Amino acid sequence: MSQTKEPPLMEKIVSLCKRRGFIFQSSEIYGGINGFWDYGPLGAELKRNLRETWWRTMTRQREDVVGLDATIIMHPAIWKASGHVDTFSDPMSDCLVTKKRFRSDHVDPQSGVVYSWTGAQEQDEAARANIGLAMEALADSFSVLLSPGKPPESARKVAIQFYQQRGFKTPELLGETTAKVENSRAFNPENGAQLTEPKPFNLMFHTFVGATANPDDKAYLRPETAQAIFAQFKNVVDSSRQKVPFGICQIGKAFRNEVTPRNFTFRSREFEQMELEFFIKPDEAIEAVCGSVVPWSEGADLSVPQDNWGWEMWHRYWVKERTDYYAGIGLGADVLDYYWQGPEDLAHYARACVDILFKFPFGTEELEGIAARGDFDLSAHQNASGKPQDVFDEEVKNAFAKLTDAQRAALVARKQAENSAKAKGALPEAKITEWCERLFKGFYVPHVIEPSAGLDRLALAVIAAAFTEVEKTDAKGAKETLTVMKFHPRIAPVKVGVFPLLKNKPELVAKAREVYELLRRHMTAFYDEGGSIGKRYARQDEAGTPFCVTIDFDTLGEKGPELKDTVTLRQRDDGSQERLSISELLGRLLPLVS
RNA sequence: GCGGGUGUAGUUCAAUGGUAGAACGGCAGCUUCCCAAGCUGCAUACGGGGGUUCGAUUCCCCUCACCCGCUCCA
Repeated sequence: MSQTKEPPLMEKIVSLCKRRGFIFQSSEIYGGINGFWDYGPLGAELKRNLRETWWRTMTRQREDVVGLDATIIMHPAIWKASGHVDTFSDPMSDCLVTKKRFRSDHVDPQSGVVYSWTGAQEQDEAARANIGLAMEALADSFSVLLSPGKPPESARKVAIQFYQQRGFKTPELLGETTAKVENSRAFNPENGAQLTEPKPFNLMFHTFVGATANPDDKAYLRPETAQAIFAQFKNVVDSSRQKVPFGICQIGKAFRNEVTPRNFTFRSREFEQMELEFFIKPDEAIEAVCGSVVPWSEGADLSVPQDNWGWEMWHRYWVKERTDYYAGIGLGADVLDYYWQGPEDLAHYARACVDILFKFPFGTEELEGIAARGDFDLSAHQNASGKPQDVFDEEVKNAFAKLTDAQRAALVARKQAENSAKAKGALPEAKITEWCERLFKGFYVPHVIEPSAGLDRLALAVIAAAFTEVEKTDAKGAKETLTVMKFHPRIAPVKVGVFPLLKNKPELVAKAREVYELLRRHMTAFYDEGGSIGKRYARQDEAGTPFCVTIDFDTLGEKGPELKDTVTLRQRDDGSQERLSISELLGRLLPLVS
């Protein structure tokens, strides 16, 4: 019926976000800045609600998780210990012919004969006359690695391609020389073309601490919040009266100098993370205390943590907990998906990792990663700082004391066998023995389960999930499309709209203001008297306000005393209305919105 | 970082080498008005910089941002 093409869903969402004040481009009046986004009035409320539901679920409602709020800039040694300084600055090279980009250190080393040219000259008379001698001056040297068994002509073909891209019509190659190379990473394995010199790509933002910007004072903006939790682990243990198993959670900004920020706010350079590090005993300790570690199996009861849970049950438990959380804010199984990383995806220190994915309009993408990271992080900081990061666990000590020497020796032997079977990251035998001896005395570095979520991604996900279009036919018979943001009432930026039916009747306005004042002490409320009542409902639908309250002449008692001080409560999702008294309003709405 | 595309009111779109027009939205007003009703009025735009030109939103160059594809995403 409409001839104009429907804009893609993502475009509609982006423009609604701007129009209604959910999300703006950062620094827009100066042309914007790539990878940075701001939250407008509705977006700020939405994001705050999401942050608060997470904080409440993850720590306030739990005995076994405490919070932390650490600085963005930390000692640079933290990022050396965590591996970020090394892994976050990948050297990259581009193919000079296809422009394809490679991680310089990941290019397969190649051997063979390298053909090099000092330049080229134009053979085509017309082109030569056109461009003149300048072209020869521009000609760069170029090399191609010839794969064994291929004719030299194929290398020359690639070189001709290279010079043609630089403006030659019919280049004649000049100054050909050949040389042998072994295990070189300087050439594109696909066509042999020379790659650019490796350029470092630093994914971490850096700054200088102190006014002089001395290179020695270099510091980083944190690329994740997790490391602060590890770095403060001991302080939290010593101050919070928590015992393993327990968790530390944190919400805060993180920064990554992404190569390509994309998909609206999905991949931003400044973003907010919500992370939990949940510390558990090593399985060997559980085994000693409980006799065995309960294995995970399909359908296992994950509702209440048990003493005999090892890392696998705890990992599954947190996947379930996080799934329940998402369901509680309106993201159910229909919009979520899971990706269980296989052994080939896992980092060498990780035992398991699940991505919880959301079906975004631009693809099914990660909302949260839940990783079982062993004791990698705390051990790394223990090694780098020289400060012990282990805990003493009397129960574990007593449990091992009850075992026989043979039983303890069997554990040592088993750990040695496991270690030597490792493809990479195997430790010296003495380290394993030492670890076992410490464990027998009740000391261990806790293992960790890490549910790590992106708050901005979550905000985008709930916006995308809430976005609904409703076809309506107006009084004139014209079809129109209205947008309704169906946020779960718990996260909706505004909980209730309050309207007088007419704004030119002081009694209606006064009553409406009174109801508004009553409600807004308990929840975000919005008073609106502009335009018709239908327009005001529609405006709130676009903002995702789940409830609207309208004060009419019946409220004033015009139709009789039985309707006096009653109002209409209108539901966003089905437009249904009911009449209830003002005194019932709070009791009715509060449980739904908090 | 590479390649392609796009930048005009808040949004979605038009037109034009002679200084921009609409729809919706917004604001103000009228209206016993419950689902973007109606009527009246008002405000708001050529992403930024440079060049060509008597004159540039329009042509050219640079830049910035956004979208798509590569690349990247410890």
